[in-house]
Amino acid sequence: MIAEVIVDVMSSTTDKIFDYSIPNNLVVEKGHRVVVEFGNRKVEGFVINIKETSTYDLDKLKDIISVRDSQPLLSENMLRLCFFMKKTFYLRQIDVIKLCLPPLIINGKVKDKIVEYISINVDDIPCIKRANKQVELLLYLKENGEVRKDQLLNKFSSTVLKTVLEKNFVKIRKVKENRLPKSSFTLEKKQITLNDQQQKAVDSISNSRYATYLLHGVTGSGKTEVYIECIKKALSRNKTAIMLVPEISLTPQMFARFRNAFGDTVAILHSNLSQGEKFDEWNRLKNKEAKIAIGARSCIFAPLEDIGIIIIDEEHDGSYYSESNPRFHTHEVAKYLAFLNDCPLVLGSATPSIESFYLVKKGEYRLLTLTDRANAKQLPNIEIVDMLLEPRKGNMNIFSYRLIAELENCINNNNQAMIFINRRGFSSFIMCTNCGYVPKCQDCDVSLVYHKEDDLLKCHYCSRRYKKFTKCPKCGSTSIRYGAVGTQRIVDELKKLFNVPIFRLDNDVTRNKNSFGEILEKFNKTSPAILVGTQMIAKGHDFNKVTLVGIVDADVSLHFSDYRAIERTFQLITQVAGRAGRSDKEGKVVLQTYFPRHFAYRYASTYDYNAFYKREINLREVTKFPPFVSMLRVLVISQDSSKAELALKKLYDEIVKLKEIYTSDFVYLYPMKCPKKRIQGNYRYQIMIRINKKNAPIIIPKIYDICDSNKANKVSIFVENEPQNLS
DNA sequence: GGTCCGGGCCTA
DNA sequence: AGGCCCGGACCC
Repeated sequence: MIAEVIVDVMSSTTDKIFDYSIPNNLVVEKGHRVVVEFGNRKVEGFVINIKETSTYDLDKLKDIISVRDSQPLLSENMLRLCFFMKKTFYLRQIDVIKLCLPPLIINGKVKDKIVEYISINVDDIPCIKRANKQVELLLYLKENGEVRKDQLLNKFSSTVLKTVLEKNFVKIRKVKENRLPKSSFTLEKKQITLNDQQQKAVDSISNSRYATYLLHGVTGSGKTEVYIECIKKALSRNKTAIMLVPEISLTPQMFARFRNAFGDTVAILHSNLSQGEKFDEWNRLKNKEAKIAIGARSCIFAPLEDIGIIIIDEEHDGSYYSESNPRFHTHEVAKYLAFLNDCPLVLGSATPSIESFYLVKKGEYRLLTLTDRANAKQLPNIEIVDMLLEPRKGNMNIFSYRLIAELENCINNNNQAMIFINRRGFSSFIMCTNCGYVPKCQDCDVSLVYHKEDDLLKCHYCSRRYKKFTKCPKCGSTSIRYGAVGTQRIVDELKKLFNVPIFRLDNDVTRNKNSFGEILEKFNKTSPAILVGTQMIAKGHDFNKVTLVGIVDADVSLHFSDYRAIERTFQLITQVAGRAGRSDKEGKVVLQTYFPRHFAYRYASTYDYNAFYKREINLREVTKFPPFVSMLRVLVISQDSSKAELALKKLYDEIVKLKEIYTSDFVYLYPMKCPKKRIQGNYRYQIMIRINKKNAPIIIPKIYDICDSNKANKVSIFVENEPQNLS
């Protein structure tokens, strides 16, 4: 028999199937990891198929040397999924396979966690002269029975233990244990009764076969209860479940909630786990000890069979696009996995992505709506403050008079406030602070980005250049502002104004593993207090004493050079606003902007998703952006700039030929340097492409083929589908 | 990605 | 002739 093997060599030129013959003494199955001779060295590989014969010269076939694991690591469905991803996203097979396995398996340094238990080995405590400690230890063991070694060592020194061991007074029992991630939170179990809308959602989802549901529920409407109930139903049918959440919202509370509902049946996979913990959780899923996998993006590759439901929470979140190495879009992977398992896929959000809602309108997704907040509270009132008017009132501060007044009010009532600062894209846009003018690209209608190196304004979608200005072309003012204000500055300003504890939460202070939770916990216990933070305070947290949310500079994401900028802003504001008034206290939001009449703010402040969607989808259609076109970015990267340029030119020439055949389908095609021209010594070039949706399924594979036939040495070619961030 | 191979060029 | 560096082909 012949095995088709994908070798573990990270190179695009080896990304193909190699046939090896299976010697009689080996049992090799699909999905097994094997060792093979490749050239004149040994490498690991993965068997993706078994067949009778090969088209390769049979005399030259080599034998598989050995099989690495007792069980195949990849199931039939996993292999299908890997193949689907290779085809859909133009990825290397080996990269996709590695996504499906915990890093410890790949690095081969798997060590089981061995726990040692100590117990007494004699019937009577011997009398040991001048060795009271030893007697104490034995007495302790006699009283407590078997004790974990690490716990015993908390009470007695290691030398004492060593001696009694040597004297054979005690014995050791070694046990393999799973590294179970601990939940630091304990929640009381409360009986949840679903309201009619929730129940209706649960009923439609759990009676469903393969279909995609969009669960659109306002913040606080109890989407999580719906998820939990659906998973319970799946388990009762003896099925398993996957739930994805954005990395940032996989909080201890969230985890505790699922542990409460499902106990050890839940396995958790996220970046804060140690490699050992990840490995053990993966194994618990693989050997069916755990049946529910919860985690960030790559948790979609959890080793589960008979999946009964797949959930993507906060489906609009950008983290579901992988922006590096194997670049893929989780929604598409999840959809295919749901198809393979003939189970429902649930996309949940308070602010669904424009793409997803468009698919609802087109009839591809089924819409389920939750309009009622679980605590029956009104959504907090959002007040828009026009920052252009503040200087005219004599206020040159970064806080408006309204916000300061509300902060005072909040503090005086012994409540908590959150100040949200939107810091995405630091090198960002430029703006006139007098009239609010922000320069945009004439062709693309996205904000221009200021590039310091060549002192120019550039469009990141078409690379058109514009001259910088020192005088506003609209009103003539010279007060031009670059970029945004940072969290640190906000904290400093607040300290001048208020004498209350102020906490800061952003990327800088959460570098180390636990500080995130620690800061949140401290904040939670303090009132009055102010929490200043970036995106990471926007999601999921339940702070019941927060009554005021201030959004200092909402416009930053509005003018980010990205066709999704407006959508992101709307989503962010809705999310942040949802943090206020979570319990019995009324919430309030103050939103500071230089564009008070922008529709993103207008519709966010009235919580009118549908109206927002109408405006935004219209804009996308007119400007020819997704979901009306498919957007591709072909990335060409090399240490050698001339090699990269040559490869880029060859690719571009061939794509131009393709364009000549499908002229009317190409909306845009242009080669250029990447906005970040060089990263870690690698020169970066790109071809930006936009193709009409209708023929995209025909044209995109042809572009992949062009990339395949133009592989060059020491040049990497990547393709991004609907790129999220153009750097 | 690693390895081998061959061509080009330097050196004494 | 011998040594060494580099780019390209190939790996089943």
